[in-house]
Amino acid sequence: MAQQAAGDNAPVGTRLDRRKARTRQALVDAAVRLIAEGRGERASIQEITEAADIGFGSFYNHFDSKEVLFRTASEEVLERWGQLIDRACAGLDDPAEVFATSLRISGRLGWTHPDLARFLTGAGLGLLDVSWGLAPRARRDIEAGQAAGRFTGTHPDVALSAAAGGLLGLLRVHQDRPGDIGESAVDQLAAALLRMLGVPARDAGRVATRPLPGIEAW
Amino acid sequence: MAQQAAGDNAPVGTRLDRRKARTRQALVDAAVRLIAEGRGERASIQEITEAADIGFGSFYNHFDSKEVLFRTASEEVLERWGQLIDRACAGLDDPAEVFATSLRISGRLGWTHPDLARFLTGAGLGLLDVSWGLAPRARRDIEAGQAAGRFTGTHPDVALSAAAGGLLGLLRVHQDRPGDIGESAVDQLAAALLRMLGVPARDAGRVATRPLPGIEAW
DNA sequence: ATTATCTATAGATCTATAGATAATGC
DNA sequence: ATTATCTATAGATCTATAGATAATGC
Repeated sequence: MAQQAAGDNAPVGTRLDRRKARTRQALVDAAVRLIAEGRGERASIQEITEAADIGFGSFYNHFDSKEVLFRTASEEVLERWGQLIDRACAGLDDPAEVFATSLRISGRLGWTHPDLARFLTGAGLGLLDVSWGLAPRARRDIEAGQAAGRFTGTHPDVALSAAAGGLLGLLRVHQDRPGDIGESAVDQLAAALLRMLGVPARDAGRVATRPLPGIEAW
Repeated sequence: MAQQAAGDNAPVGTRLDRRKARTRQALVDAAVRLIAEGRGERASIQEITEAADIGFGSFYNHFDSKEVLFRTASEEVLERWGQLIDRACAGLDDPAEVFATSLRISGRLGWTHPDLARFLTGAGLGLLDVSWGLAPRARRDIEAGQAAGRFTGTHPDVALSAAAGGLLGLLRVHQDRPGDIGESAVDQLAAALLRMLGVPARDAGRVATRPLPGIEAW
């Protein structure tokens, strides 16, 4: 009943709540950085709290274990990624175009959102096992495209895994040799994956080079 | 000068040498099993030696650290995989057919060599970073196919990563729901990846359904 | 007064090695 | 006699918690 009556963007909760939230966020951010550096689950809690610049014992005010922290951090990042994609694909209804647009947006993360890109390459194919991020959306699009006869019947999970492999490979090459990967390389991958899914080559090339919606800030 | 003059398949070295080799092999086999179970680098040396059924201290007679053991174990398994593929592809010269055959052989590992298949899914995309196994061979085939004009110019490492993702996804689906993946699913993936690489659909379907050479025993 | 953070530490691992035991060589 | 394996353990981590300190609420 006693509802928060203040303005929408007023700071939420008490100052104590906000301090607590900051500490928690520092832990999540540190976990994301560690995953991006590829030292994911190997870091000790000591290293995590040092990276977050908080006292060692504060860790346990927020998370019961490393595993819980890393899982939470992944979910939060992937959820933001998913929403980025949803905004970019709003208004599209052809499953092939939604699939291609999602991939073209994600392939550009290397320069639009490098931290997110590094997180994704650090996380690897494990991304497919969770219910956040691109994976569930892409699976939905693949199944919709098959139901509509737009894609041929490769096993959806297999096709999804190939697409994820392609995306992660592209992001990795961009990290290692940025000069090798530009916009056209991303669009070529999108077209290649559409062909893999059964879209005729000419059609695939067209869908993968349509004007892209703008990518909103992080 | 004092060369081993005995017959080719005579036991090599002294009995002491062979005992040592057995202990080492037990460690390597245990490491392979642990990677296949997905507990790869997280296992302690204690767990490894228990899985290998050898005394704890014997570990250090053979390897300086867990990392060295796991790397060695990976190399040995991947080298055997690579040679399996080489034997299967002997005599083929069309890069597209070598690529497809390698993938079709590897996709059948789920039932021909389940232990190897589980190792591969446990290792994940990290397989692409080493110089053993399918990765260097597939990269060679992709580049040869592009040079011959058989494949279009997707970035070779990106295409390779997509192919690896597809193969690992297929092996994983087979482990989770064996009924979903049979020979035709493997061949469909091979055809799909050929289309991704730029081979016309009709041609891809043909190359991916040619008679396969027999798969030799492990 | 309440709540979160921080420092210090006990107890549980885990690694690496020393020394004892068992197997093989000669 | 030599070599590898095994058992036991010291020392180094690493986790989880207790108690002290600092910040905020009222």
